[in-house]
Amino acid sequence: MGEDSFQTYLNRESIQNIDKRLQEREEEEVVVVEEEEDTKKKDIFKQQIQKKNATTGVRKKQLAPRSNLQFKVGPAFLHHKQLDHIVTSIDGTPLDFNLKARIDRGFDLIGDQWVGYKRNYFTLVAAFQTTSSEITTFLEDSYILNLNHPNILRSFSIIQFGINVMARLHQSNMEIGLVQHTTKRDKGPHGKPKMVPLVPSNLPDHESVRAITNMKRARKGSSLENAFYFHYPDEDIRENTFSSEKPLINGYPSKHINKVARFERLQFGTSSGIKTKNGNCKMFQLDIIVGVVIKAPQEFHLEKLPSVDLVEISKNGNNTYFVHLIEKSTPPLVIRGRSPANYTEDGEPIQTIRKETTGDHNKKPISVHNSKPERMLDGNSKVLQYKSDNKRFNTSYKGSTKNPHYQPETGSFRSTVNHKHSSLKEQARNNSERQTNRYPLKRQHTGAIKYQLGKTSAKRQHKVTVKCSFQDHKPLPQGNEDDNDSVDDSVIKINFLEESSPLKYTASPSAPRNLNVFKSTPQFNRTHMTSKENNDSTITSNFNTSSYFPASTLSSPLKLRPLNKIPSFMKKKDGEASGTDAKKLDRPCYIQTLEELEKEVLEKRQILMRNIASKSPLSLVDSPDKNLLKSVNFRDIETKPLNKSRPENIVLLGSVLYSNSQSVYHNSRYNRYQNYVEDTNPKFNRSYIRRDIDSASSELNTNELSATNLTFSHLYDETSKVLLNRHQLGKCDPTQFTSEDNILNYIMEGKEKVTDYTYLAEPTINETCDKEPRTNLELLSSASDSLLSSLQNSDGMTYRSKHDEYTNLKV
DNA sequence: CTCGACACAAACAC
DNA sequence: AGTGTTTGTGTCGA
Repeated sequence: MGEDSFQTYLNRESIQNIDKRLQEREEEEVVVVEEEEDTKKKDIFKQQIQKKNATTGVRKKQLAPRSNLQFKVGPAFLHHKQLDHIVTSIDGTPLDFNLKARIDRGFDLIGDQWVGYKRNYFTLVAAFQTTSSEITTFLEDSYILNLNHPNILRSFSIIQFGINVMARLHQSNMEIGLVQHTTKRDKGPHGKPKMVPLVPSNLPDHESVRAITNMKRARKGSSLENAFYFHYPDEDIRENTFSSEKPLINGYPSKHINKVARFERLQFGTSSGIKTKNGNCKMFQLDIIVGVVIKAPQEFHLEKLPSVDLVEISKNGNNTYFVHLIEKSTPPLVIRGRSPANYTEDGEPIQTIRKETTGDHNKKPISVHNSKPERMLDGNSKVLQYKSDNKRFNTSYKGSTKNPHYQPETGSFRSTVNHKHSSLKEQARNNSERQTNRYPLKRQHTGAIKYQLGKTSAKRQHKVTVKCSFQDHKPLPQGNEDDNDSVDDSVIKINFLEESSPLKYTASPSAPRNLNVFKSTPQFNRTHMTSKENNDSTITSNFNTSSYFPASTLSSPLKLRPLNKIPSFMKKKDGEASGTDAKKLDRPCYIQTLEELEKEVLEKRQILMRNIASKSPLSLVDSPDKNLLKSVNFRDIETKPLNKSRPENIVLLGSVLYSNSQSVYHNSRYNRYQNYVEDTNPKFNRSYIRRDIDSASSELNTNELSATNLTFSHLYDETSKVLLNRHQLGKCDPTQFTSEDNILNYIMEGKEKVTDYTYLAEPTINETCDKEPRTNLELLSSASDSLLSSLQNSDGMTYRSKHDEYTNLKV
């Protein structure tokens, strides 16, 4: 196979054609995505590709960050190195391996060089195939690695097969650091890409990779999902079918196994600017490695062998190693550094011209400033030596000084715009290209506040959010200035607002009548009621001066205040006599409740942390937010009665952990929660909960363990219980409610809609606010608690510090 | 100069 | 349809 691809490579007249050929070749063995929608998308993408190919040589000047055209096939992995170790199944049959890899984002062919940008992500996918094609069969077998080295001729039983990626200086053994980010980039952890445990599979094609990367959540059972993940046919298959005498399966993640190693959001580490003596940038190369994980006694010192990586040192003497079977490398890569010169046509740094168009969207010109052409490195367009370590494969690039497809007259941006010699056809094409280059000015945001508050879901340090709102339908006792406010029905009075994720009250008709329903606030509205997070005084004054919001814009984008900074008017204090808003609020009992609630939540969380960390057999894993000290955070939202007096309802947003090796989607308990919530109130819950699930899903694309929020609407209350008791609805005997868990199970499995309940007696507001909100909170906390533990995975990453690498936590 | 950090804004998915 | 998310890259200052 390696030879084959190498042959293919040698026959190329110009490496310009490589990616085209690669695609052609791949199409035969492509994992076909059959689903209609996917095919449709694929077609669209192919059209885009065609458009791109039509202008070969005139690469995109600047693509929008999220443009699909950022996905492009990079250099092929042609340099093939087969190591001498032999893998056999338990009966001695040797296995053949084949490694396929492709770069799907981040590299451009410019002239005859593959060029990437240090600041940009690149994506690398790889899969391996063996003689045993059926995955289930493959997993049922056991395998032996026969280490073939003069000093160590030994056999080891194989724990995992997997693929890893490495970067080094071209034609040298000097390793270059690779960094892998999460979708949260700066806010998340980052570190060296980790080896991905894999089962043999074909490599999905370029479009499939693009599709699954962009997808928020792969539909379960979709062909796309199946192309990338192997799910056990049966949930219990591990216990029933694969027992302990099948060692291979036990080395793999228990929920599902990757078929494809997807290394996304990779970047070259710090040393990419290394220059040779002549001032040229050094070239890099990417190596993709298929290998096996074994354990071997420390004294063997396997790490001293070439192509053996020490994965983990163990105290009991058996170290874990990753032994390479096949390595494949790219041709030399140029990584352009961060210097502005690398982003210009002529290599000159762009002049620092201040944007004077701030706030004026129409003025945004298509200019050199906006569209950065790619620099042609004519000086470097010489024949490049591509020497292989393996003598069989010695060769050199026949890169032409001038790429046949490269059109000098359009090679520079200026001449592209002012091209004088182009045919009409070209002109049309260039026009359309310019169209696509232009940024549509649909939704432009300016201003730091919006950025600050509206752009990220990464959790900040304050995790307890308490929110309380109610409508005061009695005439306000005092305060003349209130008369100006002309409170109508659509006005909600806020007496306490805290922020984590801005929420907006919504009067959705389908909302259960006894729930306060909040939706996320439109970004547009946030500015008016927010201020920068660090500016406490501003917040307070804003808050104090705007106690009324029209229902349409009600939101809470204010940052959490420490307890001692609760606005004075919120505090329980008799005889408060100031002329401020404090007077308007005559329900100090709410405040009391909230303070207690907040304290309790804090304590609860601390206990939870300690419990998980000490008791749990599972390891506590840090949040993707590097600012966070702990992996778990809770936001608790307590809503108070609105128009009608009604029982408390508490919404608890708890974080759950997820990873790509133990997805929350395959946790039955999680699914029940999801059903329950969705059944309850499609409108609200779907929009809110979906969002959290989506973000979970997108992070599942990376190899890290991370955290996200689940939302639980608490629909249980004492009144409902009484009601059920009296009417004998036949669904559940209330006496079953012997434990909190029972209640929760009842709610989840019964799937009653909250609208099914009517209250026998409406509690008064006063009763409500003092009536056991803590019980409810406890209930939910413990539910969330157990859900959390059940979702926690034993084997994940932890993030220690910026410079530490990820570490595998042991079970 | 480089690098980390912050910031903006465009396209994408749902 | 409108919003949250993701990512290329502009910018600042140590």
